[in-house]
Amino acid sequence: MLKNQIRINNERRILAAAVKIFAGYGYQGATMRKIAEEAGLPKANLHYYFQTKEQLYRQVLDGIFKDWLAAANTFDECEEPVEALRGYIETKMDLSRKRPLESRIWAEEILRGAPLIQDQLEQTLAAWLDTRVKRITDWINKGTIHAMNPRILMYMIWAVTQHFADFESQIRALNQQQNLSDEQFAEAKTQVVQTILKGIGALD
Amino acid sequence: MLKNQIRINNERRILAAAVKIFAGYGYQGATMRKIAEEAGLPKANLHYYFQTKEQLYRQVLDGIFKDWLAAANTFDECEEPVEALRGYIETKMDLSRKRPLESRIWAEEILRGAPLIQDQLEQTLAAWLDTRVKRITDWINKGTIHAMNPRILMYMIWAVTQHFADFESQIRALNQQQNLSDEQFAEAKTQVVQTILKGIGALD
DNA sequence: ATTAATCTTGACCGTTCGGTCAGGTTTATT
DNA sequence: AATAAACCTGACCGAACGGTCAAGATTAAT
Repeated sequence: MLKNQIRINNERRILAAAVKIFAGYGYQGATMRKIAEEAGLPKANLHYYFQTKEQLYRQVLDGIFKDWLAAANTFDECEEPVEALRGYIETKMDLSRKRPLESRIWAEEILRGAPLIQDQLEQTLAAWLDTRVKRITDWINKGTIHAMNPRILMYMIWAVTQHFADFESQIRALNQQQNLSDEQFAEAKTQVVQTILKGIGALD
Repeated sequence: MLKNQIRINNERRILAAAVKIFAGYGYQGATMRKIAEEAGLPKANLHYYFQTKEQLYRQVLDGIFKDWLAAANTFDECEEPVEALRGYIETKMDLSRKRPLESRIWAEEILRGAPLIQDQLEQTLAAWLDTRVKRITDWINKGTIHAMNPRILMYMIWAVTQHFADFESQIRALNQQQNLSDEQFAEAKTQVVQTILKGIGALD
């Protein structure tokens, strides 16, 4: 058995349970008892690995933030707006589809005024956004896409892609109480890409 | 003094306080004590007008839902897609700007799986959406806008317009810790309208 | 002026919350 | 085999929660 294997296993179990419970009940609604039950461990054991509920929540948020930023790879790797934006939008849509719980935890944190991640937003995310704004500005200057405010374009992309995770229950209620099928989701992905790319003048 | 004036006044005060506290802390994070303090009334008095926290919350949600649906007037009054959609998007954007608290309460309720408003979503909102889908379908059949799934178009509009209320704290962190100014918000409104209308082929 | 209805509120209740801790068990090191 | 380090957990704690209630104050109806 590897050194620290017990710790690594248990922290992973607890974090996975925490994601489920925080996503389902919100920070205040989630309780250490529910997380412990979900993880199949006594409550006191959670406090052995994570001193407080807030520390556990912070680690969950950190994990989400990293995935979030990593989704930008295709954006950076492609030269032209059509490929770069299509890749980025599709990646964000796929993330919404595959990991909606994380998206909802993020959304709730922002909704509450981002009390715990303001620093990361103001520093890491602001810097991340600045470099992408520059790339979009280059495209505008080259005339590849219409003149516009690049920040607002990014807000629109975030809003639409995350909506399919965050408002899943509303969409389900409007879809005969059924979650979007894979086909429906693929259709949504295509339409979102087409509408935005056409909307900014990147496509005819 | 009019009959019932005391009741009317106090219920209004309590509901206004409840909106602030529910928006700021979420359903679970909001406490009757905080709402009472915000309203400037003893906690026991709240329970005289609203038996339980859940009943108070339900009334808050009902008020939001009504405003929400009323925003569709311009959509219904205009014949052509450009006017109808521009009017609807602008109205929803204005609602986000003027009443962000209500938008956030709605968002949190959906985020948690809409436990209290599922019926309204499945019935009232679903019916509301159906009639608008028919109108959009007519436009598509006439060739006024491109072929597409009208529901996904509506989801995109909801996502983008509400994002400016729900993710206000994130946008502020990315805008030098300042909320969007009136000018910046007006720019956002214009760009959202242009991008979507162009994206669906309603504008050249 | 009297009665009835409505409104107000401090004190209190059972429950659940996040968190602690002592003492036992298991695992790693020598 | 012995010691140390890491891990485990039932029982417990003070604080805060939503909600109740009896008794008094105010307002409306007669």
